[in-house]
Amino acid sequence: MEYPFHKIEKKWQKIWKDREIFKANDHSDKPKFYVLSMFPYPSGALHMGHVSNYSIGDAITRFKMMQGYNVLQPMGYDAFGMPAENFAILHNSHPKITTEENIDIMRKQFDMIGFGLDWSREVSTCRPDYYKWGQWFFKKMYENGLAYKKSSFVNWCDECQTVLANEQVEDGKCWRCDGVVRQKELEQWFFRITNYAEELLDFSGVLDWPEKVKIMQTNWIGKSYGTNIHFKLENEEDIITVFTTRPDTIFGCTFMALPPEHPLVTRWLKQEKEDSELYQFCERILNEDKIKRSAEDTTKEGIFSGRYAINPVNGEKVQIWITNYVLMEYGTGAVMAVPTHDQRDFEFALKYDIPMKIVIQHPEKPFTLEEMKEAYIAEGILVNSGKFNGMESGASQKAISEWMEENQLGEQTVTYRLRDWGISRQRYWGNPIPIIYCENCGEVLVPDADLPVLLPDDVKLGKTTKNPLLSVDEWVNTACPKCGGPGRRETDTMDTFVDSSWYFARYSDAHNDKMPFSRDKADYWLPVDQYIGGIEHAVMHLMYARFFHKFMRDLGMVSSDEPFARLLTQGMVTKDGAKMSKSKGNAVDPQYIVDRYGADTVRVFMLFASPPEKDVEWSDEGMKGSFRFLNRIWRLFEDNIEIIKNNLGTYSGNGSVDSTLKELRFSTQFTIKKVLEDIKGRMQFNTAIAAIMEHLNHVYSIIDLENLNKAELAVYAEACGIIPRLLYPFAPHIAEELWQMTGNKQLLHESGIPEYQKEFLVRDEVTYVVQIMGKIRGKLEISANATEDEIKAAALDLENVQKYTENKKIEKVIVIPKKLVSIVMG
RNA sequence: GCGAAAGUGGCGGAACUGGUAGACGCGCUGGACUUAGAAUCCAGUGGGAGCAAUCCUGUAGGGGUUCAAAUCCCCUCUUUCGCACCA
Repeated sequence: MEYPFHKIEKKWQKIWKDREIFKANDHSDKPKFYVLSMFPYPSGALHMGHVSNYSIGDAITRFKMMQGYNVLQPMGYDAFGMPAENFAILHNSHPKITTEENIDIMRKQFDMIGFGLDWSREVSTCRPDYYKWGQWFFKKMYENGLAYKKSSFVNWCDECQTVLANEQVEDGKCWRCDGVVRQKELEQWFFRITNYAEELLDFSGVLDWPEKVKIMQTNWIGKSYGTNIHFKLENEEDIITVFTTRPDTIFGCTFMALPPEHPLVTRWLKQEKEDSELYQFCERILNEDKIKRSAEDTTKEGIFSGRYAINPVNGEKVQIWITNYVLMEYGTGAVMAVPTHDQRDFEFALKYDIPMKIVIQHPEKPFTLEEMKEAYIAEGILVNSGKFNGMESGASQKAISEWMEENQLGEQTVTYRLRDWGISRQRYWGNPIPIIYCENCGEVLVPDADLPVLLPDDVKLGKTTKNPLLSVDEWVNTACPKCGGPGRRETDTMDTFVDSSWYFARYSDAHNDKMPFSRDKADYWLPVDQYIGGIEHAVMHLMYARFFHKFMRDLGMVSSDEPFARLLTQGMVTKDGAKMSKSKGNAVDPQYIVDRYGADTVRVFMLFASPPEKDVEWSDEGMKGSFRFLNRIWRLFEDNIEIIKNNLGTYSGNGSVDSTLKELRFSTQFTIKKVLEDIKGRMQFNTAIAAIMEHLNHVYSIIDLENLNKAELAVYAEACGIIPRLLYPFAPHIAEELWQMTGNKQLLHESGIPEYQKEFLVRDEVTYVVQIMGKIRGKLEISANATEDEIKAAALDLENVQKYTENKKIEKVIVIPKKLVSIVMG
């Protein structure tokens, strides 16, 4: 017989709902704990990834509630964006309608699994009461000089018909649709995240984040120290500034490399005839897209511009080359090339027969130009470097930079790989940027009183190559808020990552219509104590959210420095080794599993199959194993309910207890300790569940219940009685039911966490493993308070040990308390 | 190429600061119950030798430190993830 999970789950979901136990209070005597799992895109039905993710959050939520915290676990929807727009087109509907429909389905499914969510704080990014504040934040960014518009080459996805940030391009493909990304020149809105680059490198404000995520963000920001050096041009007024991390090689600079986009090159080209070699070369490279240009196998190409620059440290003429391997976006967009000490420059110089000069020598084995097969990039001694000759290259960097600063030839500087965050999207289903263009006044912000700029409902969607908003004349054409003259609305909408950069704060005060949230409530709840989500958001979402949080702090809206104190990056759900997904055809529908085996079964399986940060490999058989486990617990209670009920809490510690029951008592205490430690310390739910299973096996090993005395029955009842409380974070429905069956009136989260009794965690007899020369030769059962000498004697007395030690000299005997005896022989 | 993590039975995974490798679960084998199946229960289950006690071997591969290594150190290989002409 299967246990009546259907009835039980419905029953408790209703009780939890009626009693509003997951509705968090904004003020409480209890300490607060904010558990947040990344909100989902409302795709319509939950998939196993959701179940896995939110089961982790819910286990933490319920455990923290048992611990007596005032816990907030909210839920919402990341509802704007491409997929929602495409979904609506596919269903010949409107995203406003389909999104709300999908949300309704998902909310029901969340409840069906019994997640302890505070629905009173639900947010959806596509609703005006939410996106109004996104627009408000845009204005704040603008007013603080952090939002600006510029024309630039952008990553353009033809499939999505929109712009992508660098972070959103993976392998030259769109992170969302896998379509090819090409370069397109457009006017775009940017957020000046680079202003916060330095602070984003500082992770001292987070309590516990995976090292991996910190490293990824650090690499992404890519800070490097170096020197800007100014080169004068020969016969021209202009100055070219280069950025280098190797100022110690400056005397070896024999050419300069510029990309064809460099403004100076653009100017030179205007003086060229269109059929000139130089012009043709630049045209060709410019038309190649950047992804291709920066691919690893692209060969370095270049052309001599015919112009020269003057090396400021020695006055030498250096050729200026235009090349395809220099990036306009990094550093100053110009490179001083030192072929002898940079591999790329070396290859280039070799190809085009450009002169080279050694300026750093190997301290022991000097080499000549003719011997060089590759650039010498290691440390060494400076040569051919004027007054710096003989200096060690490492030390000379500072000396040379300082000397250049004194002579105004250059200055020390810091460069970041991080670029500003392009937030413009040419799509309909997003948050409108609250800007109006007026012929007289230029860019004008929409006044607060007119927020939100509502998305027009009546638009033509479908396979358009243009932003659908452009075709809504009555929306686009509006009056200038400043002069009242004719104005046009900005038709770009914001990247959806903007919406998800502050939602965690909105949950603290989800219905505020005066502000995004009040400082009072935000300060009570923030930072999020435990954030849970996929590793795929390690750079983008998590960095944008940190940026936004720091910005909100600078606006005086929050007082914390970081949004997420602890971060857990959970693995994905796989089947047959591949990520579970509809498109791969290996998806398992949670609805079916819940209908057939119950929500508790799915949750237990998800948490048991692997530690949370690792992938979970789906297994039908494994899932049935979890079902079996819950059924075994159920039967135990059903069969012995009277014994358990009547003897629970009657154990006084007195009375004779048989050794098997002593073992059971030990198991009870040990399991409590183990489960608490696994949840609190490492969040290893898999081993916590394994410990409960083990304990259950112990309980089942007691069969002759009718022969137990009063004290033993009490031990038995206690061993059973502890199970619901330990199980609650993982399988809350069955746990509540069993808890109630045994006569408890409170709900489990009010029961407090179980405490173990140290005095029963002591064993009378201890097992020692006896090793001789590192090999196990026997085991020893001995009283726990035996002295070291007694243990040694007993170990040496073992028959099998004697066999090995007979007539041999024993050098020493090592005793590790309660573990092993190691005998060392000559 | 650079950076990070990881390699343990047929499978998912345990082993926390070096101290019984393989907990727990799945699968498999044998048995009980049953007309039969499902469910349940009992026993076994890294490999090899042996009736057995017991012994040998074993944590990607090779070396090392140690009384003792899955765990620490060095080298090699493989896999996954991130970055990739960043000057």
